[in-house]
Amino acid sequence: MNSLGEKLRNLRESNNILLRQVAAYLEMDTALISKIERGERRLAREHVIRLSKFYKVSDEELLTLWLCDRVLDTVDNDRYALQGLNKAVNLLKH
Amino acid sequence: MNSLGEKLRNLRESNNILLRQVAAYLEMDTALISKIERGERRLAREHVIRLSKFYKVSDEELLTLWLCDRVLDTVDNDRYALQGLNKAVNLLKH
DNA sequence: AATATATTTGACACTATCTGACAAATCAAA
DNA sequence: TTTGATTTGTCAGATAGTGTCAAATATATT
Repeated sequence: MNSLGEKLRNLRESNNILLRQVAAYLEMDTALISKIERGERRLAREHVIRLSKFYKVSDEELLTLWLCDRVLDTVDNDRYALQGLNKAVNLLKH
Repeated sequence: MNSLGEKLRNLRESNNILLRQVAAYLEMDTALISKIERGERRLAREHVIRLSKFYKVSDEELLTLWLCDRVLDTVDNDRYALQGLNKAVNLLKH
């Protein structure tokens, strides 16, 4: 699962921006940005926030996708993933 | 958040079992079991399954709590935790 | 109180995973 | 072919996870 990466790639391509330019903005390697957009690596929270400014979208939108990916990473394809998630949601609500 | 640890402590105490005995069953240090029940450490999935047999409860029950804890660990106290969780639930459902 | 047993705590080591850098390979256009 | 963009593989350092051990504390029993 790679919600954020896909979103970032869409944003970048629809704005005609190069990986190299994103990399320069975040001061990291181009290869890393490539991996992030393809879901091979995860971003740090701070970087997500910086990217939301770069692409002029809300940090809420990107951070939600970022969290979603991380949650799915930890729940993986566990047999009881949905039960665990639902319980977590309930605990968080109260 | 420590759903599984609390459950394990309840099971152990209501069955009058010592940490040492649980530790022997799992072949690990007593100190570790203590930490696990208090939420200071996490168990490996395999250990959760063994404990469900030890206490004669369903693995579904314990694994759900185990996943719940792990999910809450990764979502932590993030501002958008609930949004991220909900999106993950939706993706998982389809 | 004194002893014995149970539990907790903190320090440490080992391992695995994460994060990023770099170089080389592949892909796409001109 | 040449140039620029992207991807891939590998490696190193940092960080987090997992367990051990010894000492401290708490709880029981006599």
